[in-house]
Amino acid sequence: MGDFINDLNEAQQEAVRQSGGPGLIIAGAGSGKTRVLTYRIAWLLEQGIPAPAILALTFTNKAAVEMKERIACLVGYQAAKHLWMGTFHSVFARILRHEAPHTGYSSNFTIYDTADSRNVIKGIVKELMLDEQLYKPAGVFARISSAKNNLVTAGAYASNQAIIEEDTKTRKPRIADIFKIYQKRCQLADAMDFDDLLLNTNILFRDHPEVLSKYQDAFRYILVDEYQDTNYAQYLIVSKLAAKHKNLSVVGDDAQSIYAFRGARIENILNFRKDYPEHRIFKLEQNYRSTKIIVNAANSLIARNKDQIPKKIWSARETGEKIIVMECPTDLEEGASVAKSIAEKKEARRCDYSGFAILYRTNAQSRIFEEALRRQGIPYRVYGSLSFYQRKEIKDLLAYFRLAINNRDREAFNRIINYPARGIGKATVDKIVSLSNEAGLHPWEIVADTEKYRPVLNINAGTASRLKGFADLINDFSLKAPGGDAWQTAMHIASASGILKDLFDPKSAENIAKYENIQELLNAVKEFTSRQTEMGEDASLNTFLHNVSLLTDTDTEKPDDRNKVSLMTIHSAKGLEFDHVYVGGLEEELFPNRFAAASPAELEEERRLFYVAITRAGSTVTLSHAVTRYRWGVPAMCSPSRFLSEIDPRFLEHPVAETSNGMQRQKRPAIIDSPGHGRQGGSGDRYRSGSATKPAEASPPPRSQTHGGRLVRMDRARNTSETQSDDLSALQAGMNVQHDRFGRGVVLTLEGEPPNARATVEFTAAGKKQLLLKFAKLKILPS
DNA sequence: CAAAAGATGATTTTT
DNA sequence: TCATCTTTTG
Repeated sequence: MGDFINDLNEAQQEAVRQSGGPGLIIAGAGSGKTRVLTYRIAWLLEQGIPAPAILALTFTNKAAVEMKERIACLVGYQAAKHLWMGTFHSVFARILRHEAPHTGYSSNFTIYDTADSRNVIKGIVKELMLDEQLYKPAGVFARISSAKNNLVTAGAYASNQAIIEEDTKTRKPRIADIFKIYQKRCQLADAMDFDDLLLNTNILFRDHPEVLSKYQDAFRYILVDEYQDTNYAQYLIVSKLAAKHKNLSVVGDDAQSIYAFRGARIENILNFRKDYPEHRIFKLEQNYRSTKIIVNAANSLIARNKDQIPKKIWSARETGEKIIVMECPTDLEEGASVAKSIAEKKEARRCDYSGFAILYRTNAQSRIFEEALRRQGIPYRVYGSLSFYQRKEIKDLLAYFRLAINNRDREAFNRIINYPARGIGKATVDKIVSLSNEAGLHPWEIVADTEKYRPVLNINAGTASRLKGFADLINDFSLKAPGGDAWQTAMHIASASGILKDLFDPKSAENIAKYENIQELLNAVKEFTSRQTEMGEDASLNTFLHNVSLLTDTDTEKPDDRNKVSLMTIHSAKGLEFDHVYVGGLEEELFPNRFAAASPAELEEERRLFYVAITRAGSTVTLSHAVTRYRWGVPAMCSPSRFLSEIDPRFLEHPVAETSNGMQRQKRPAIIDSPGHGRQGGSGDRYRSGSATKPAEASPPPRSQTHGGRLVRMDRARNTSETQSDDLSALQAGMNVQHDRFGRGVVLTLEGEPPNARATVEFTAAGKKQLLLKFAKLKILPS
């Protein structure tokens, strides 16, 4: 051991070996940031600092896991095991559970996810009989969340003049009331949302100096990753904990701060020097990832932001190729060009698809790239779609776990009281809820004592016994959850609840997928159980749930994901690297986004986002923009992003457009829609159909697929009728066909003329059906 | 109660 | 446009 320090350059070594005191490590893109963090922790351990005296905070689970693994590689698993390492939320959730007597919550509190929170708010808005159009759950929640991130409690919110004025301006003066009720509800349900974890930690430390002092003493060394992304609540926790020993190392890059929209404060890193006058600063300026051209191009871009920590990022790699700027007539052609370029580059360089990434500003852009890649037969993977833990079936099973462990968890209760259907209808639930409101009881208390409340509830004997059945079920689970074996308990719950039975349906593809997802969750429980057992630690379902509530991605690489192009937003690409990066949609209004254009601060954040995008690349960067792009179904003219002209032109190359593109451009119908025009609320659609805004392209029939994106798109739009009628012109009685929903069948008769031709089909599974060929997606099967 | 029709509304996202 | 949620309806 000990030799590992030689893997590092001088600046990195200094940062690693800083003995104590506050240190600011400015880690430029690709400068080996994670390496420095992990080596520093390993070095501290080697100096004899006990593992539990080191606290390392990250933003994502992924970063925490990666760091743990790397440290274990350096110093061995046993030595690394007792480090306090994890996300802000998971570490402080752990502390809040441990300090439960001081918090007003139990140690088994539930963590409400965003969907739970919005649900609670939705209910409150309904109860207060507020305008649901105005008080939309997501908007109200965002307001509450940002208040909490700034340590503004419900009480402080209501008495804060400036905030109330803002809400009055947006005609939502009752948010303060909603906030209060929301907070009370969460507490009654023994539940914290994500923001509460940080807020309540601050409150705990504020109101219990002895507790704070305990942790100050315990954490002799504190490290924070991605410091530029900390919000105020996180900033304050860190300052408080570090106040005693002042051994605080923060790592970050102000140029990569891209989360202000969710409360991150770039000032935290910019002000570190003022907060800790005795600090030392370490600059990791050598970029190991990218070519000189890429690094210099990125530098020329980011130089336009004010208020930066001065640094000179440089690369010792080869000069490399210029950044290519592709202009495409349409968004569809952008997709096609990118796909084509990827295929060519892969051939020319004999590299793997996994070295390629397509990055974009908004998720909506992914579809076009996906279609283009699919057409070219290029394998790809889209990141950041619906996460595993947000799927309905997963949330359902987790709700059983949650209610078993915390009977007061109302969101879990609502979710499963009648799922799988057990004859407890809305009317019954309403009665329970109103009684619980009147009597100040938890719904669970009513359900758990049906005998007692039956007369007040005014329900019949059948309903009462079904409620009792539910209560018995949950009570049984509650008994099993805290001890024993998580996997056994989970299996028991999955089957006794009826979820497995409900989803076991080999005929429905949807249910099969859900069933498999449940299996996957159970596998995760199993893995957890054996891991914990092996290490001699608690393996109860209780502990499993505590660990899992803060997980969002099971996006662990599956083996079949290896040779694939990655598609993702720039936000989710942060921290990753690819040899060849394509950034799409470099157009005004889209990137920089329309919402950012007005404010200089937000514009700077967009610019940092672009900086992040470019610096993901090792060898080549290709930037593309379309001249027209469909936005919400309406074609819009797009001018090239200002960012394109902010990169030093010496690093850019604009290839001459191909001839077919040139033709296309001349044929393009005049599009009146200028950016930002023609779509306000729902009026856009009606407006379009009756006016000249309607694109003229509708008249000529599609000639061939190669003639420009627009026509391809039309094909797709009419897909159901057009391609089907082609296929089905040969359809005759007696043929075997396949239907998406009904499965296999035999055509009995055909009648009517297209477009209203109908078929009568006898399906093996579903019986005799009359189908309109225009709509039914029938496939002819060889007989 | 489930499927179909209608309404809505739409950056970025981790915890 | 398109995905998602709510309302309607057999």
